[in-house]
Formats: sequence, structure tokens, C-alpha cells
Amino acid sequence: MANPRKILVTSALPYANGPIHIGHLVEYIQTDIWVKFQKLRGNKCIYLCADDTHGTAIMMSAQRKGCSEEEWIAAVSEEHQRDFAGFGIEFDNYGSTNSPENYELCKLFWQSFRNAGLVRKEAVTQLFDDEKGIFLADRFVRGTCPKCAADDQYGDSCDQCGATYSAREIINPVSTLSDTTPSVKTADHLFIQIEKLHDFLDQWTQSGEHLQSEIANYLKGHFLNEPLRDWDVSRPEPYFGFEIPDAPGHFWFVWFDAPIGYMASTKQYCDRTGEDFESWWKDPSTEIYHFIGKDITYFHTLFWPAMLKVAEFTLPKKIHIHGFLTVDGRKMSKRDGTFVKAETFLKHLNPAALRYYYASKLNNRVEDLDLNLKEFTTKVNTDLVGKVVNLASRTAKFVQQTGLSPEYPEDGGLFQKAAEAGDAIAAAYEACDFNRAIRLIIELADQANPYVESHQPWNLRKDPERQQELQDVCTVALNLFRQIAIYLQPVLPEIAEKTNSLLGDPIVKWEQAASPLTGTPVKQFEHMMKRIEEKDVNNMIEESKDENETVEAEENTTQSTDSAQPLIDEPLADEITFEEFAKVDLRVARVVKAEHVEEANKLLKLTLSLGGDETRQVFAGIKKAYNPEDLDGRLVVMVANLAPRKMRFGISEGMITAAGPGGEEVFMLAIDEGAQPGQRVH
RNA sequence: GGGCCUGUAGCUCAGUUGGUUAGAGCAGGGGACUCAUAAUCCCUUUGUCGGCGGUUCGAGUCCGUCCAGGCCUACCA
Repeated sequence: MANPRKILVTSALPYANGPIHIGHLVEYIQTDIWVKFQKLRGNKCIYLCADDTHGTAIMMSAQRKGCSEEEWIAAVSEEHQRDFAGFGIEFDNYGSTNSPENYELCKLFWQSFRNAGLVRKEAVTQLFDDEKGIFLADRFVRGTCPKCAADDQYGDSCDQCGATYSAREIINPVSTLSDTTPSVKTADHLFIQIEKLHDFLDQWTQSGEHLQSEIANYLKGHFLNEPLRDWDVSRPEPYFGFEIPDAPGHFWFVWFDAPIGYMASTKQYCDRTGEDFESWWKDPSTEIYHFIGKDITYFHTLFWPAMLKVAEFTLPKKIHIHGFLTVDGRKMSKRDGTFVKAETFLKHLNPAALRYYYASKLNNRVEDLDLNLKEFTTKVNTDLVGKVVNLASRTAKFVQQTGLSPEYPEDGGLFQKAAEAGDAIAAAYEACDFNRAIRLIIELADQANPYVESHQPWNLRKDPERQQELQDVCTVALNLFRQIAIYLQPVLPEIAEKTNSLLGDPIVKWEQAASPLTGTPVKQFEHMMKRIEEKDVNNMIEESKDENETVEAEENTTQSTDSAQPLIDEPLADEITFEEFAKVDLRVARVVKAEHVEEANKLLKLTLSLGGDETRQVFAGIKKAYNPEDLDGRLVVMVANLAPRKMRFGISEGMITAAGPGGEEVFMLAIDEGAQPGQRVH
């Protein structure tokens, strides 16, 4: 390789608040494969990561556990690193955002912002948990939506009506940390006036070089089409994080110091290896790549480039964004047992299988990746065990005595063809189109197996006259196998390692796939990979279900068999008097007409009869849970004296009563046989 | 409503800058082999390439439009 590139790669920093699961692993496996590929190509490439350790959630976890934050994050970090190592993910440095290196770099960034005159102070009024003594981020507040009166909504937005608001507007707010009613308090916050970098961000995000096109379009349409709001980067004490040196009592918000953690981890790497930090972050010829998930897009595509720009560091060459993991077409779910922890996976299955499966599915787009468990099993067994490893296992023992032929035999151009495929495979890896790379590689195995088949080494073996031929056939097969092992090394380093043990020639360079191995001994063949058994997959899912039940049981303080979750999600409301209750006029009503509303996602239009000629038109958010035809004639319980409300599709004259979180899980109140429309519910 | 993406065989997908009769893997059916982890190899069925319209000598590929699905965003109890 003429000019090795210098490449710095990161994955998002996992939050130090929970275990690594198979959803996280999409990103770390994707990044690790890309890094291993770059290293195999002979580039100077380092892979950095760290635990993201600051913020309120960490404080709460430590408190619940009864230990200090430092103890908590140390334990989590150890677990994270153990899990990553279990999947063959190799970092050149794994740090922590709670490190002295990170603090120093934060100060440096901060000073740059100060010098550039971008910091502004403003008083912010927030809810405050008196019992815990802390300000409450929106998601730690629940209460009644000020727009639609839905109960038990988060402090920033309503699940039911989608309205967004500040936690201060929410009705009957409750702190989820202490279940107490928060008070209102004002504190100064520090903001970065990111709008002053608008032109730069326009140009950087839209250049077509750094972001996938769909991401560039998204930013253009949602953020860059209007002035950027100032970014609130401080939190008043108490807050687990770094105190801002020139603003005592104020701490940097976790999202300020988290990406800087990439650099702090680099710093640790450099201190350990004696390399020059600036050659990684200040040298424009160094390529910086960030791999992240779509959930943290704007922190990395707006704030982070802005920070680097102001502090005069090298901007990322590419921010590579991937989608989420689904299992069997659905979101990972604790109840279904598809929320599989890395640790649990390793108890039942080979990590190489997951690396291979993810690789075979990953492409360059911001698409969700589906782990189909049936396909997972057949793909790994058919491709890897049946086709790839089989090449070695069916031929190696015939040349155990003789080793490989001294000269590479005639093979009909198979080796040459596979060597030439190297460029296309490399291009696919480089572009993060691993799906394509795998397809190209498996094609090679599909060509190699018929070769063995047609040359029948098992028959040659019986004929003393044809021993040379036998050696030649196996030499070809093992070389074709080795090419595949080299191409797959970024995905399956263990297979490459075992190939090395078998053939005695370590795989260290991509170019090795271009020249055959000859005249070397062949060791006894040992299994390289076990088939996946369906029962192992099932056991893993079952154990994940059990884990979840255990967790629920721990959280469940009552003896009842019903989950305590609903009450946790929505604590009991304040006591009211009978008179207050009596204000709500609940009536039995009959659905006389139920119809779809064009263009409404959640609403059905109901005409309710209260008996006689009294009818009410009500829009109810139950479209996803009920078919209109199933409702006709049914008795429901409605709030009959609710003030009419104008909605986009007409006036709603009341509400029907139902329980459940919304969406498909809405359960209407039914009333026993005999009730008459118009009767009041007491 | 707005933005983005997707729609090709039962399933997962490939189809390069438009160019002959549209492909692969898996699954299904038939056969062969027995070296190999019940692995492998050969043969084989299936497609209005989401619909319609257009550009072109020629469209799975380009343009328009509609339909369906997904993600995001907004509105809506």
C-alpha cells in the first residue's frame, strides 16, 4: 500500500446506566468490522470509545444502588467492556467521560466558546424536586397534558395528542424520582448561540460529503430552515458531571462533554502509546469517522461539528448513521424475550454468528435492521458451516501427511478470479455496504464447493497412482478457503485465526488473498464453528423473558400477580371530594354510528345516543384498537358534560371512557346487560 | 398535511451509466454423492419488476401521477 491512510473511528458512547444488549451491538459490530477491515488493508486506524457517565439518570441509579456515582460507573464500565470483548469488539482505547483528560478538553472547548463570544446566560424556570433536591429534566416529570387532558404524560410531550410543551405547563406534575409534587424554581443556565454558526452548518451538512443524503435532507428541512435555537449546555447543581470553571455551581450538560469523550479517549491512547494527539485531531489529512444511531443524529451533525469548528479541531470526514434493531419484524420487547442482553446471548450462542448475520444485513442506509431468528439460524448454518468452513473440513485431512503442493496447481482460474474479486469486496466494505461484501464472498464459496465435488478427492485417495492429483485438489480447495477466510477476517476474526492454526500462515494483510500458499504443512483439522441449534435460540429467548420477570418481581412490592407497572407509570391522583367527583357527569350511551375520519391517524367519529333524540358527536382516539363496524350498537360510558371542543375534523361533544396507554392498547369501558342509554354512572 | 425511504419469485434480496429471453440465496419438488458439522453437488417450478401514463428505437432502470408499507415531523382527543 503506497500511502496508508490515517483513520480515527468511534462508536457512540454507551450510557453507563444499563447493560449492553443486541440492539447496541449492531453499532459496535458494524464499527468493529469497518475498523478491522481498515487495519487489514494496512491503514493506520484506531477505534475509540468510552462510557458516557454523566447526568441525572446516573445519579439516580447510584442512589438506588446505595453507592457513589463513581462506584456505579466503574462497575458498569467493567461490564460493558467485558460484553464488548465477548463479541470480539476491540477498542484501541476504552475511556470514560468522567476522566481528567475529558475535563481538560472540556475546559479547552469552553474557553473557545467564551473567546468566540458565543456563551450567553439566561434564567430558566424549571420544576424542582424538593425531596431529592434537584431540578427535573422534562422526562422525569409526568402529569396531565395541558392540551388534551390525557393523564400520565411525560413532561415534554404527550403520547396521546403529540402536543409538545414545557414541563411547567403540565397539569398536576409529579416527579418520577420521588412521586412528590415538584415546586417551581429559577436558575441561571448557560447557552451557546449556535445560530451564529448557521452558515457553516449549512455548508458542512449539505456538502454531500459527510452525511448520508437522507440525513442531510432531514437537517435541512427540520433545523436549518429556521434560526437555530441556543443550546442549553449547563445544569445547576447538584449534577453528576464537571463543574464549569468560570461558573461555580453550574455543570456542563452531559451532551456537552459526551462527544468530547471521543477525544479524551484518544488522549489516553496517545499517552499510552506515545503518539501525538494533535496528529489525530488537528491534522486535516487524518480521517475521522463517527458511527452512531439515528436517535442521536442532531447532537452529532449540528452541535458536534459546531463545537469542533469553534475549537479549531478537524471535522469528521463522515458521520455514519444506522437504524435500530428489530427482532422478527418487531421492536425489541422485554415481554417477548427479544430484549436480549449481550451477556445472555453469549451464554447460548456463538458471537461470531451474530457478527456474521449483522454483516450480511448491514448496508449504507439509515434503515432499521431486522434480526429474523429463523433466518439467522439458516443463514449462519448454510453459509458459514455448510459452505465456507466445509471447504476446509472436507479436504484438510487428505493433505495432513503431505502438506500443500509445492506449486499452485491448475484450478481453471478459480483462484485468480477470487483474487480479482478482492477489489469489489474491499469497495463494499469501505462503503459500509457489508451486505454486498458478504454476498460477493459467499459467491466464492459457491464456486469452490463444486470444484471439490467434481474432483472427488475421496476417490483419488483410494488410488495410489493419483496421490499427486489428490494433493493438488486439496491445495486448491484450501487456498480458495483461505481467500474467503481473509475476506471474512473483519467479520470473523476467529475463523481467520483458526485458518492460521491449520495452515500456519497468519492472516495480517488483505493482499495475502492474491497469492496462494504452497509447500507448507497442514495441521489436523479442528472444528471452526458449530452449527446453531434452534433450541439454543429458543433458550436464549426464554431466559431473556425470565430475566425480565425477575426484574419485574423485584420492582413489584405487592403480592398481587398483576404487574405494578401501571401504577408506577401513572401514580394515583390527589384526593378529591364527592362534590368534585359529582361534577363529572358520566352517562351510558349507545354507539349509533361509528365511522372512519379521512386523514385522521387515531380518531374515529362516533355518534352516541343518550336515549330519545339526544345524540352526541364524539371523536375518540381508538382507531387503532377498534373497527367501526364492531362498535355499532355497543354501549359505552361517556363524559357527557365535557365542554365541547373544536378539533380539526369537527366538534367533539364529550369523551368516551377507556383505559390503556393508547395506540392499539385502548380498552373501552363496557357496562353490564340491562343498562339503558342516558342513565347516569354514579 | 410536510419530508425521506421502500415496493422485483412463497421468504430475504441483487440488478452497475436505460440495451438481448429479469437474476441469486433460502424454502418447495426430483436426483446424485458419501470426503465433510444429516454437510455437499446437479436438475427443477414460480414473476402483469406495486398500478397507470409519459420520454425513448428500447424502461425493472429516467420523468409524472396514483396506491401500499416504513421512519421522521406536524396537527388531532
